[in-house]
Amino acid sequence: MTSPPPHGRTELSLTPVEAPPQLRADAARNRARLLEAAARLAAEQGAANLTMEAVACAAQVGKGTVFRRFGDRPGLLLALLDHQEQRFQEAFMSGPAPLGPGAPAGERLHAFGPAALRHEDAHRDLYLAAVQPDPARRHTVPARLVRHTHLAVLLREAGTDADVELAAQTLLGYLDTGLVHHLLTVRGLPLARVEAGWHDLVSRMLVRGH
Amino acid sequence: MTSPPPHGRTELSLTPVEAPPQLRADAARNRARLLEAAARLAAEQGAANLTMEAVACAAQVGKGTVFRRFGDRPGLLLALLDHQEQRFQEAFMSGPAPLGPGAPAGERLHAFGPAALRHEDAHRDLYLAAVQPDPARRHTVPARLVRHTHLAVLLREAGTDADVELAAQTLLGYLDTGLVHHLLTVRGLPLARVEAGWHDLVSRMLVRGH
DNA sequence: ACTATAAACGGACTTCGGTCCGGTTAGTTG
DNA sequence: CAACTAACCGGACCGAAGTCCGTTTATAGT
Repeated sequence: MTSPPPHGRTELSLTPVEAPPQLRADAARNRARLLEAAARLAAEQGAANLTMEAVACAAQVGKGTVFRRFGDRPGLLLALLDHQEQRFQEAFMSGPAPLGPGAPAGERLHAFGPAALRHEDAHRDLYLAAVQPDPARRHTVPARLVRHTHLAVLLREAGTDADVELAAQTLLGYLDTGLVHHLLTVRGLPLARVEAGWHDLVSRMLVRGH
Repeated sequence: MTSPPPHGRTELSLTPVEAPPQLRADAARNRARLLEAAARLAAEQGAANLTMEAVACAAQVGKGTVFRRFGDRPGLLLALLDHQEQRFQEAFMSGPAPLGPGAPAGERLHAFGPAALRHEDAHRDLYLAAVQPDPARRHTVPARLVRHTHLAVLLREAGTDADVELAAQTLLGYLDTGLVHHLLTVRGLPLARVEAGWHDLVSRMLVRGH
């Protein structure tokens, strides 16, 4: 059994309401060094080949420190993605329409897919490397919850008569990083087709009284 | 780079057309012993806690033998599931209607969800433990391909005007073991609601000219 | 400043998945 | 039946994730 660290709580960031953990000065410095080292190594040799020990070593820090700060490997990768993820979240939560507020919910839903697709495409290897191996935890990642809530709100707002909870999961599943990667790379589908599939799926979710 | 073993090819079973690898006598004996030991250990202490070494040891066999035969841990777990999986495949490919042939494609699609849900529910821990950690390989598991093809055929037969390839992936995603487990266990949704969600989703996939 | 203490540190250690390779054996061929 | 070989076997070995615990240090309170 793993008990949570005494106070440092290993980065649950990215949930909307976030109390800054207020790290000790040295801890904050090491955290920054670790992220920088991780980013550099990931860029050099690919995120998939990143080892925790290499990061610790490159940051001139003990291995235990990495784990105390980030919990585990996915935790570190997620922290690396955090910045990008925040930019994407801002885009659909407070950015310009039709992705952001201002457009009708239906249009925002349609805009969400291509935006997410392109966003993840730009950081593919990092997103793929950050996937939780444990199927249970994959669905409790903060970033996923945010997207789920967003989609659920839009669906309700658009007046769907589907079960919003489940419909949002369906939409989220369609955008799953691993699935998209498989469709694009392994199966070789053009991006346009996957986007078209999204639009069709959204439309179907909004059809009423079938 | 991992090159495939000389002849024994580590179990790609469960693809419809299957050439029996024709193992040597001792190899076949050890394979059986390993599966039996694995099944016993999985039942005793949970599939999630199964270690390859423990299986090897319990089967009175070297560790290398386990890996040569099954490739890796997911491979072993998949082999353990193979029998159950085959029974399920028979049920929807040649069993009684409405799941099997005989009923109209639409009805068969509706029947598929609850059947899959209940089937995986009965072997939950094994299915969860057998999930490939690597997101790329998760989509190339033979059992998944079979289901995908089946759903695609039914969708086309039912005359959907959606992109069958993508629609089948969407349906498959809705039934994802990890997702369903999360919805049922973590979120606490009743099974009936998830089943209702399936029926709604299938209906939407079959709506025409929206 | 001084002290107390919660937090952080590092790196040895454990565990487990997966690989390697020298030795063994089933099955085939003459 | 002998010899040959392809497949098989075992277990030492390796790399990486994650844990543990004795030591150090930042900071708050006096």
